[in-house]
Amino acid sequence: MVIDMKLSKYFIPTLKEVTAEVQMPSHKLMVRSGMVRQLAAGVFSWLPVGHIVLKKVMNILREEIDKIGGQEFLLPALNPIDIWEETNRVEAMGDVMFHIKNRDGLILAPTHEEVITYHARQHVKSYRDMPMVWYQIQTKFRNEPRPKSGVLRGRQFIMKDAYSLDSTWEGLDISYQNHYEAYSNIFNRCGIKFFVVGASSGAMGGKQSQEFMVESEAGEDLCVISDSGYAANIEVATSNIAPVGRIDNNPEIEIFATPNAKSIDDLVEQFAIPEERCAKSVVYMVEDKPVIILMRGNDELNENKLESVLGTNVFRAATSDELIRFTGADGGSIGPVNLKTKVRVIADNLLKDANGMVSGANQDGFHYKNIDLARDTQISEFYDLRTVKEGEPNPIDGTPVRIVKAIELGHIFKLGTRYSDAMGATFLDADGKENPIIMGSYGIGVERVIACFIEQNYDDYGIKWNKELTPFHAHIVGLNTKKAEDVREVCDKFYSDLKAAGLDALYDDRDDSVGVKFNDADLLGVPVQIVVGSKNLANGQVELKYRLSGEKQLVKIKDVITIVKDYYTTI
RNA sequence: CGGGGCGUGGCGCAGUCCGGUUAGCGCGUCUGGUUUGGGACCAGAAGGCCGGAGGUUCGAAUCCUCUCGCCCCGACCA
Repeated sequence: MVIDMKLSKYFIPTLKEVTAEVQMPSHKLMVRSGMVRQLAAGVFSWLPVGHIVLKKVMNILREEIDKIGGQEFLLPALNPIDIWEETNRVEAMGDVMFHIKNRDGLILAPTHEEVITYHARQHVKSYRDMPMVWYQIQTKFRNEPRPKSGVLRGRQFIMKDAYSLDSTWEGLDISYQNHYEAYSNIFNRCGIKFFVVGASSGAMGGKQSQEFMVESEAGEDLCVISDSGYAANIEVATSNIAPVGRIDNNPEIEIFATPNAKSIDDLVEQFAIPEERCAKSVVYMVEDKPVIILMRGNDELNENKLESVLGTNVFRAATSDELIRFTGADGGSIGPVNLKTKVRVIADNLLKDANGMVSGANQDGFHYKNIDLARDTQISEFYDLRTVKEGEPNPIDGTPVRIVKAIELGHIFKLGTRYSDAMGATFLDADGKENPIIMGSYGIGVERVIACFIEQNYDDYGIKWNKELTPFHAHIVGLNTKKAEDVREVCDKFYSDLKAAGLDALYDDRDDSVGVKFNDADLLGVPVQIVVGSKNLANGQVELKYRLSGEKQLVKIKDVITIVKDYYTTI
């Protein structure tokens, strides 16, 4: 049965107002236009119009991933926990993973590397079987501590997740590059303004990763970007700010009393020490062992960078007790010289070879000055550990960086052999040698695509769909359909002619006042509205209203279908 | 998990501080009529264990305790 897209019957529950709790414009519009309804925190139902848009996005995803050789799967959300134990990710995922209570050994999958690797291990046994791109569009479950911003962060969401299997690292580079291009095509087709940043691989593991981002105040990531094209997630971003360096005639190290100086700002203020000549000590407990991290002045330690330096995410800031026990002083007076116990000290790159530094003396209320890190300490580990700040010179050409909030739409990873090693997914190469499969993983949040599009395409009246995502090509607005038989006749004709022309039409045949109909049409945001009223009909005309430009145009009845059809070839 | 806020007909809200007729208002819904180029109008009607449990009281939407749910900020985030 063909569904009748007549508003008198079709379920599009539009709303004039939504609860004040809904804050993001896209969220508000998705609810008002009858696309979605919330069922629980972070759980949404997709209503018919929303579902149409969802399917449009999924079709674009399919087309573009198919183009790079993707083969579509449908993997189960219910997973045996065993395969997750194999990769150690039950622990890594922690609370984020949903566990089934009344059936031991089952979990709800938050992603599908394990299942893919499981099947690859079963059947991909020869270098001849690769490369391979396996993907699916499927529901993920993640027990987010705090769902927010409508469909942007849910506990259940749809993801297009793809996985590449390669026999060589060069092959992985190609698979990765293919996905990079496919992703760019996808977001361009969707009409979303995005940018790509270098990103941290986090608990996914792997060599390289990039994120496809949309700039937005609602974003949860910070990105460092410059006009010259530098773009990185702040988790991994660097700048080419000059190192502290050395001063001439640096005298001997000397202790001095700083009874009221607890912070770098205090030192700067009370003793007129330049901020960059201060070395701040941050103490972390890393798997129960203390590590002192020396940072320049007020530079902020970047925990993502720290994680990759340490090779573990099991660390936390030390408590006051621990500080005193290991260093001899409480916070505010800790430094690399004269430590009470032997503690591993690592330092930010900016401090390499620096002298003339001021730092805590590991004695409450005292600091050292004239510290020469090379002369007075044994620090041998220097890493990039700092968080980039707004305005610092970018690494490409030194122009200042901006820091923007962004929503992560997609993420591409070179996984390498993290999963194939853990799960024993191996193949025989041309020499008959056994090797782990080289993998990549690539994800797009489907709901986020829609929310981000709306976030970039709306006005005071509603959504402004584009050609690719619009749920309908034409919205027929029949005025006074109850009484005006001529209007009804013309609308019916348009409705069937549009269908015959391969265009999807929505027909507002409700017995409502014109204001209601116009407002709903603008809210729904179909690019072309065909307004049919007795007045214009008397001259053999109807009005076309273009939602994107706001233009209105009187046209002859017989030209309507052609004009609408042509319109979609021009936008 | 820490901080803040909210929960009252289908939807959006008031009432809660300071307990006291029959719990209001707007929208929507139903019936009848008028109206039809920008959220119409008239008349009538239906629809509420005031999130839940316990307590205080002669009496609780209102006060107390517990609990569940939802939103926001923070923490976290593959």
